[in-house]
Amino acid sequence: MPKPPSASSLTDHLGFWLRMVSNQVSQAFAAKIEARGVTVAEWVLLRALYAAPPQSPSKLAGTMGLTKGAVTKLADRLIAKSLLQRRPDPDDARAQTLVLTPAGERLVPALAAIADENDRAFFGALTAAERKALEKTLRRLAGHHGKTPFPTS
Amino acid sequence: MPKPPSASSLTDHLGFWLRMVSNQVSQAFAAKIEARGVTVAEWVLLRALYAAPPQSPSKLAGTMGLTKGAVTKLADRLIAKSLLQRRPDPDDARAQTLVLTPAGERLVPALAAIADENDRAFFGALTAAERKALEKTLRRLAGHHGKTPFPTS
DNA sequence: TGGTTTTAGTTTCCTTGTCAACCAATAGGA
DNA sequence: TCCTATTGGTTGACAAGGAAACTAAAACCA
Repeated sequence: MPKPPSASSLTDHLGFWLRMVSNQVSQAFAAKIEARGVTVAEWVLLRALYAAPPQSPSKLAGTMGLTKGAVTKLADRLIAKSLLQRRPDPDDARAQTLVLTPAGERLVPALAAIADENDRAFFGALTAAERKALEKTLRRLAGHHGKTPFPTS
Repeated sequence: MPKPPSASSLTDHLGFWLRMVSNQVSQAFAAKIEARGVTVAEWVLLRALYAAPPQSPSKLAGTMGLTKGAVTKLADRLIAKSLLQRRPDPDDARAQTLVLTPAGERLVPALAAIADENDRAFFGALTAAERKALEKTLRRLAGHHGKTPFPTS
């Protein structure tokens, strides 16, 4: 007597493959930037602050999809690495503003190059048309659900 | 004088969108199965063991893309929930084998239904053709890089 | 103006994973 | 047959986030 077959397979779910590929990409990227002494989350924060006006932790939490607590800790780490600086807000004693240090500013382009490289290495296997289609689909999905702070189209 | 523009934007990277959408899907799924008392990782392990021969932790670590240590802890949790059982290997005193308990077996189909539902809710916005294309692309990427133990085509 | 409510950030605790050190037991080789 | 190397699994330290409690400073308001 066969087992009840009523369970769809893991690999039937798009979500499963999405998670798998996403993990692969992130892990590969993490490995590559590790030499520069930063993690993926740190890169995202640095990038968000690069060439942008100094921002408050809570604003960054919003755009990065993290909680305030997470940003506090992330900022602590980046400050410890001298890539970031906390600056008091003259108008509001509660508030503060995060700014890259010169070292931070200098680091971003290098990391961006690595990110480009990683993306190429990973998605290079696809044709240009496939890449375009994938991007379009992902942006659509991202926009549809979660409230992304990034332009999805 | 404008800032050096030499850094590509975060949203230029497919990897970025992949991570974003993947997180959305996983979080939504996690929320839905929370009521059943399991996490996403636990679901993956349960599913991997369902209707399959009992397997060793290291083998599962391989197929799930986790370390042995992670599987040990995951198994501990599932055992605490009476969904899983550790069984000594008669031929090798070091080895063991993991098997679902009856409760575990019973739970999987319910979770699978939720997973189906979640996938539909998420990817329902796409046309059938888009879904097919996405799946094909993801499987290709997964197969290309990481040594996936799952059939990628 | 004095009291209450919001808001900005931090801290604490919990979960989950990695990595590396470790313990046993088995396999292999002189 | 020992002695060494490998393998299976566990453990402990640490990293990274989320949730909720907490602190201090504004803002609102009667």
